[in-house]
Amino acid sequence: MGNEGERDSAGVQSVDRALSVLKLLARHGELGVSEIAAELGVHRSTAFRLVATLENHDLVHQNDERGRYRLGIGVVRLAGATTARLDVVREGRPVGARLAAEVGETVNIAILDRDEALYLDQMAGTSALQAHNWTGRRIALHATSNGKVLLAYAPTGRFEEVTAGRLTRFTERTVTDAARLREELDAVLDRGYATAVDELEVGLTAVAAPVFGADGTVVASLSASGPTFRLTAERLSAVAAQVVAAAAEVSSRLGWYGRARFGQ
Amino acid sequence: MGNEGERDSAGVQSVDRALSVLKLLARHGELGVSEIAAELGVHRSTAFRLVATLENHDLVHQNDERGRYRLGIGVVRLAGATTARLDVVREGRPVGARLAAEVGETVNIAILDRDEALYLDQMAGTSALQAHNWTGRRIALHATSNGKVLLAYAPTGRFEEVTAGRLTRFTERTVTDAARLREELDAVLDRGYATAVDELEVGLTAVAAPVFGADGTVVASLSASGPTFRLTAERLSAVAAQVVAAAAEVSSRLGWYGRARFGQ
DNA sequence: CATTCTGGTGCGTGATACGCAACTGGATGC
DNA sequence: GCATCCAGTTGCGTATCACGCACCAGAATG
Repeated sequence: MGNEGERDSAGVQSVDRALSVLKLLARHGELGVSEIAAELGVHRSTAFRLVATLENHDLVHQNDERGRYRLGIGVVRLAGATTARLDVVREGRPVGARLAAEVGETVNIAILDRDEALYLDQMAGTSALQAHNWTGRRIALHATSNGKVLLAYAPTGRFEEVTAGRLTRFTERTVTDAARLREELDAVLDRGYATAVDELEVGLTAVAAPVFGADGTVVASLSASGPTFRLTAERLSAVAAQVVAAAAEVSSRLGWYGRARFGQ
Repeated sequence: MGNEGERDSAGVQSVDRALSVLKLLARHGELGVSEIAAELGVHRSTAFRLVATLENHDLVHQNDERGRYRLGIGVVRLAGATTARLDVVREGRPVGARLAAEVGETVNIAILDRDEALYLDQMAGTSALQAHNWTGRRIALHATSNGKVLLAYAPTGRFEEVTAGRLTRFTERTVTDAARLREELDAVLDRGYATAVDELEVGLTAVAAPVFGADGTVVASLSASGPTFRLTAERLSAVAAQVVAAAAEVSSRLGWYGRARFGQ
């Protein structure tokens, strides 16, 4: 069900299988040895040994003795080391935190990950009405402000890939028409920021702006998001300016000196 | 620095090596194939194939073509799936977010991970003066409020293990004496919460309370932290009560019905 | 209480992951 | 500007090692 065709993976067979186990657990949440074996198409004993090795490194964890397996905290440890080293997060965090305090809304940093937006870091605003923590989540590109920014500045061809399939409708206001989306993205390139009002969830509004790396390409997107009743149409443009400014500061910290250059 | 001797790891050799590569990268940040090979004690070609397989799954990433390797965003993806499934985080997040809004300080959820505290999730408060994001970080048990809670309620023997080595001094106020620490932990068990003032960083104060699982054991610790000038001595007890209440609510969501039972 | 799941474990064998050696291409030396 | 060195990368043959088999132990189902 719903698996992406990744038949290319070669490399070391057993390692490849072990990593597939991690992906399976990420997708299904909890699996038994037999289920894993079935999914991989190997013998149960093979699956067991793979899982046991993963468990030695705390990457998977067995609920109760002789129970099913799920991802372990070793994964969180690794991720902490990963994001700590990622330049975008390291430089973006203080700026994002300040922005969150200024506008009082939740700030997120997301990057382009294949055909989705991957949320790397989040700084909460002052509101009690707080959206969930999106860190580590992946969300479709056409329904969020971050996604629109990332897609607008993405390498040519990516847009066609994304719009090749059907665009999932999340709410009534989700943009599901490719032509309509293309127009929006052109507007994003023009203004330098993107918005999304009630497009992913009803009552959720967001503004996002691109973060440029030293080489001038867009490496991430910075957004502020909050409830629609607070991020009203008139306030949105003011917040957008702040988001753009914050994103520009992160960009300059990453060694970007130029001005936004379109169509490059 | 500070590596633990893990010679027990058996299982599937190549998988074991591949996972060791991930740990090495987490520790060193960036490594070349030859360095990895030297650390593992294998041939360069072997290390290369392991890394290549990891790269196929986005768990490592090569900077520029023919460059060094670092951890990849696949790790972040996995971690997102991991924490999303962890009961403590799932149940703790809404409660923690509300607490963060109420007290206006940063809220963290941490668990006991070997001999350190592992920070799983963070909900930022209203202040612009915001501590770093600690998610995924591991910190010594004796210098933070979360660590004290986790150590106080830890299985017997853990205290001796931790105090067997020397307790690292972070600031002037860090508790580095084992007897002094034992007293504090007893007080923690007595009051039901722990504090740490200027013990990890000067100017950083925190309060933490235990989260109980359905079986009555402590599964996590919930803390509120902020600048010492704002979390003054008189305010601290009030905040402590709120933290304790929040932690208790998370506990009940996890299926814990009893009252705190000491020395169980 | 038989049956049938489950996770877990020795063991022999053949697939496979390993080390070797050679290739490539950038950096350094002189 | 050529030689040298060291980096990451690749084909190949072989010995290792990871695999599947058979089997064990406990839980759940009937």
